[in-house]
Amino acid sequence: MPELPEVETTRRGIAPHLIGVPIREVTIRNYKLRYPVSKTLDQISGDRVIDIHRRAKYLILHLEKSGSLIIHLGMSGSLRLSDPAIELKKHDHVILDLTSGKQLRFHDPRRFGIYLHLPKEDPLKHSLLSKLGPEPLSDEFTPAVLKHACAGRKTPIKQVIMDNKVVVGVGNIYASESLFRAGIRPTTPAARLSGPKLARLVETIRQVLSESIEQGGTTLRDFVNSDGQPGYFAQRLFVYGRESELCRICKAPIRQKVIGQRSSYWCPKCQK
DNA sequence: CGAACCTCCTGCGGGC
DNA sequence: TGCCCGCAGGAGGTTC
Repeated sequence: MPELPEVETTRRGIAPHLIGVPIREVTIRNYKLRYPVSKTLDQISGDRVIDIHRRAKYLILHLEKSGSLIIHLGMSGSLRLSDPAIELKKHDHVILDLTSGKQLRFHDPRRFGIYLHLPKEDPLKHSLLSKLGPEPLSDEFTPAVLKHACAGRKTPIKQVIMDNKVVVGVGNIYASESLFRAGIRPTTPAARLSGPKLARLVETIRQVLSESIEQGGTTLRDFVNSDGQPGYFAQRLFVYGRESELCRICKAPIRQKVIGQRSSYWCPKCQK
């Protein structure tokens, strides 16, 4: 679930319930995530979150007195507000009890997620965050930046836009979708693309991600009560997960191939 | 340095 | 119904 728009939706969904509300208690039910959950996490009891930022697909929760939290949802993670009376589920690994009477539950079946406490260090200087490329929706992600990243590289363009050093937050779904909208085959060697094509790609990446965030906004309202499976993506997808189905534009059958270990989809007619 | 491949883990759907 | 296999929205790490 968590592509960038989902993470942004999570941020917006939890912020109003979390910011300024003292944390009463921290419960860690399973330390074994991608990295062990920080041993110092219980130090945040009594403190409160003053701000929540997103960088790439990382959420950064700034605490008033005890530093910050870095949370990543991995492939299968979610952060949900819950009524404590509702029974904990399998894979609810970290629980924050808030003085509001709600809980923030980190749920992650595959445990590729991250839940770190940085008591002092500037989270942006943490090694996970310090080497990231530009945000796709910021002014820093320009055609020139993408052009530079593509120069001299035979790597398929899809892998380039999924490279976090080039631009962050473009996940597997949106890589395929952006390339479709730009009319570029995912297999195209990066260096072979013209300036205008790459400029178009920058545009479609922005477009696809912003649109999805807007869609995330639709689930925002019921986010708290949501059982977590937003179905709103599917209707907007042109190619992802649609192998052999007909292109919504030209009716050609959508093709699928693994590129860089990830399933990739394209329309053989619309994308050259 | 880039590129290819591996890894962590659980759940689900398809085939038999 | 059950078992086995392949695959899944991420991304850091290793090796050459």
